[in-house]
Amino acid sequence: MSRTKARAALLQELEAAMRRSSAQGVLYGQTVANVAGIANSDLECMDILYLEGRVTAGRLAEVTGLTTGAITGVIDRLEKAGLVRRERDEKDRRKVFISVVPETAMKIGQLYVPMQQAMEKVFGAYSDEELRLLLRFANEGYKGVLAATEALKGLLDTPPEKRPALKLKKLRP
Amino acid sequence: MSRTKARAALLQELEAAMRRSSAQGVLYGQTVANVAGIANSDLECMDILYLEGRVTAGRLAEVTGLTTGAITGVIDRLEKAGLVRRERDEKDRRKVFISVVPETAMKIGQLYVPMQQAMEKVFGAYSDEELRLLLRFANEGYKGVLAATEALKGLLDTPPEKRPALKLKKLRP
DNA sequence: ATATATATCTTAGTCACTAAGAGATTTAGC
DNA sequence: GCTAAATCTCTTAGTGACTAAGATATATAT
Repeated sequence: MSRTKARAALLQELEAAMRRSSAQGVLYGQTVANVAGIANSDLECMDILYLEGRVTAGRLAEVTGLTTGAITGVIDRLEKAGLVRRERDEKDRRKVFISVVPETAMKIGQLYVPMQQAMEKVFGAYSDEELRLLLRFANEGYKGVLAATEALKGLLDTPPEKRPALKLKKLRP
Repeated sequence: MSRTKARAALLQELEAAMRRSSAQGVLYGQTVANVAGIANSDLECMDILYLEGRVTAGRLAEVTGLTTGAITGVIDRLEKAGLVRRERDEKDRRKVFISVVPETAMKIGQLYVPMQQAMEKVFGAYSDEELRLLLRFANEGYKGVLAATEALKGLLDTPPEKRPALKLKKLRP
């Protein structure tokens, strides 16, 4: 087998493996939501809140791609579950800040423990240098996928004759 | 900074980077579904059909975790869009095989081109040996996440006093 | 002071989903 | 063979999260 052919096979295998593991990652998240008894988007918002801290309802809509109406529903449910609190901004009383209730949200966090342990075990088998390679790849991969997403959205704005004949749907602006 | 502390920081950064790129991957998929004008689960089923070839409706339910009733809806929509065909098994007339219509499904495939190009570009910067490391990691990561998912589901079956106090919901059996 | 902009919420309607069970066919037990 | 149980898909009724559009409240600009 030629050198380049070996590489092509490697690339293909790599793509399949990444796809598989990525799909399983999504499934883990769905299982967390299921076990916690909350909707998928609700969990996504908890995630954002965890990463960004205190954010406004509008920001959640922006990041998740949901409408503000949908976000109202998300927050209602999370608030009822005691996972977050609404806090009106005293400076600008139109705004509503959402913040997690740490004591309750912690319980959700615990559902990620199996995942963290699994990852610790996997990472444990790699040297620092190897981990740096993985980190570089993860960062570059992120940028690549981000660019690809933009490119794909861009298809919608290209003249219709120039794109694959498909029933195309407008994305939310 | 101590050696182990450097590693801990590296691990944390790595986790964040993987999470970010994984999330963006999910977003790419959603965008594909959006642009194609089909539901997310519909696209997931197209994916499975692409990977496994001709499969039964029941198999789709199994793999996606949806009920058979939901799968009936998925197939109805995909069939109406001309993306798949229903074919009754002549050996066992209860079964319905679903197969993609290549000419139409190709158009969906094209929506993955931006992603493939982006990945080619990223992978291009790595040697064969580095790619093999990435492959090893992807495979081990998959196994790890799979195990974590099972462990998490397992929490549901452990005696209630022994698990985090959470409103737990039964998963579909 | 009035108009315009911004941030969240409300309402009505839609769509994919589940649970339960019906219909059609196959397999097993006698 | 014949009946009973099992298997596979589909149907039905009801639920819940979503969007679109506009209402409400507050802030900013002219």
